Amino acid sequence: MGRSPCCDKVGLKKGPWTPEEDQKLLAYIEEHGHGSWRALPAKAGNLVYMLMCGKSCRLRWTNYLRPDIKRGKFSMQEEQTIIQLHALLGNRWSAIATHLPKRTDNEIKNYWNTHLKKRLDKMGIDPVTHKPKNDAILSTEGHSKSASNLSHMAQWESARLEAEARLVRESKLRTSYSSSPSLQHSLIGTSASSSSSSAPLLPSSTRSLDHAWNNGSSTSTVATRVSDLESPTSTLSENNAPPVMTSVIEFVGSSERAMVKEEGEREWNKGFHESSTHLGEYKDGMENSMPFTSSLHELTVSMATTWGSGTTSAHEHGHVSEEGFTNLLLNSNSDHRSLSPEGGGESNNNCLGNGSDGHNNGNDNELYEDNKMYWNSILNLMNCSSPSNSPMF
DNA sequence: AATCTCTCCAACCGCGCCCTC
DNA sequence: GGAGGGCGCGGTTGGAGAGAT
Repeated sequence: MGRSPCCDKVGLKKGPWTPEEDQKLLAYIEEHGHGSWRALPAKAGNLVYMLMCGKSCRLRWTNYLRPDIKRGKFSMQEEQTIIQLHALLGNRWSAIATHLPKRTDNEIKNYWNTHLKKRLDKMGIDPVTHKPKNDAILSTEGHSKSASNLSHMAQWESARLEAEARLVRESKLRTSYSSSPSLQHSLIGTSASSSSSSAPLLPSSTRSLDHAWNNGSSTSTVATRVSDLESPTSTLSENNAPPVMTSVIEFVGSSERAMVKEEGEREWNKGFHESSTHLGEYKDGMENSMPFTSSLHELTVSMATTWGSGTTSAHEHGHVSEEGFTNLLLNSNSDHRSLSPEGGGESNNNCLGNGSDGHNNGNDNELYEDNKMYWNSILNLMNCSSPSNSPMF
C-alpha cells in the first residue's frame, strides 16, 4: 500500500535537536503525555514553535529524552546480554532492548554494529550466525563425518565430566557455606543457575544435548540428571583438567592475538588471561590437539546441556519464551559476569559473585571457572539459540 | 600544525504491521 | 475486503571528535 510522507517536508526542520527544542518537547510530553506523534508537532506548535517531524519527535523522545534511559558505556553484563539475545533474536533490536532496561534499541543497535560485531568477528565468530567461522568451512569441506563424530563424542564426554566435577565442587561449597548468607547469595548464580535456576534454558539445552549426542551417532540416553551429577559416587576430583578447559584457553589465546585496543575487549580478556597464566600446563599440553574453533562450539553446547539437564519442564513445553530467557539471563548474568570495572551500576564487581564479601581471595581456579562459565554461557546460547535453531524462527 | 583516516552515534529514511473507517 | 493513517522497526547516513601520519 502506498504511504504518504509522515509529514510535510516543506519547511520541516531537520538535523540535530537543540537544547531548546528538547525542552519544548519535554514540556509538551510532560503536560500531554506521549503518543499521537504525527499530531504532536502541530499541537506543540500551538504552544511552542516546533517544526520537527512527528517521527523525529518520537525518535528524540524514545532515544534520548525519555527519563528512564541510561546512557554511557555498556557494562559487561549488558554486553553479554546483548550477545546472547542477538544469538536468539537476531537483529530484532527492539525485542533485545526490552530485555535491557534503560537502553534503547537504537543504542543497542549502534553498540552492536560498532563494538560487538567487530569483536566477535575478530574472535573468529560469525556475528550473524554466532557460530565459529570454521564450522562453515569444515562443513563445506566435507570432513570425515565419522572422525567428527568421534571427536564430538569425546568432547561431549569431557564436557560432561567437567560439569560433573563442577557440580560436585559447588555442592561442597553449598555444604561448607550454607550458614553464610553472603555465600549463599554468591552461590545462587553458580550452582543454582546450573540447576534449578537455569530451567528456562532447558528446551534448547536439552535439544542441543540430544542434537550433540546424535551427531555423535550414539543411541544412548544422555539425559544426565543433576542429581546424578551431584552424586557422591562421582569419581571426579576437583583437580581434573577436562579438555574443555583447553578449548577455552586456546580460544583465549586466539582472541588475545586478535584483540585490539578497545578497553572493553581488554576487560573481556583480562580474566581469561589471568586464568590461562595459571593453567598454562593444561594449555601447553593440549592446545595443539584441540583447536578452539572446531571444538568450542560443540563443547559449549555440551557443557550447557549437561548443566541444564536437571529439569525437563521447559523442554516439554517445547519452546523458550522470551520471558523465560530473560530470567535465565538475569539469573546467569547476576552471577556469571560482572567484570566491568564501572559496572554501570548493575555489576556487582565481583569475580565469583562474592567479591565484596571477602571470598575473592585470589583463587585462580575459581576465577578461571567463573570466566569459563561466562564465556560458555555466551557461546552456548549462541549455539543453542541461534535463529536457525530457535523455535521462534 | 595540517591533513587524513577512523570511530562513534544521533538522526534520517523507507518499509511493514496494525488499526480504523 | 481494501484503502489509508499511525506507529514502530531496522538499515543507513553524515557529522563531530579522536587518533594517526
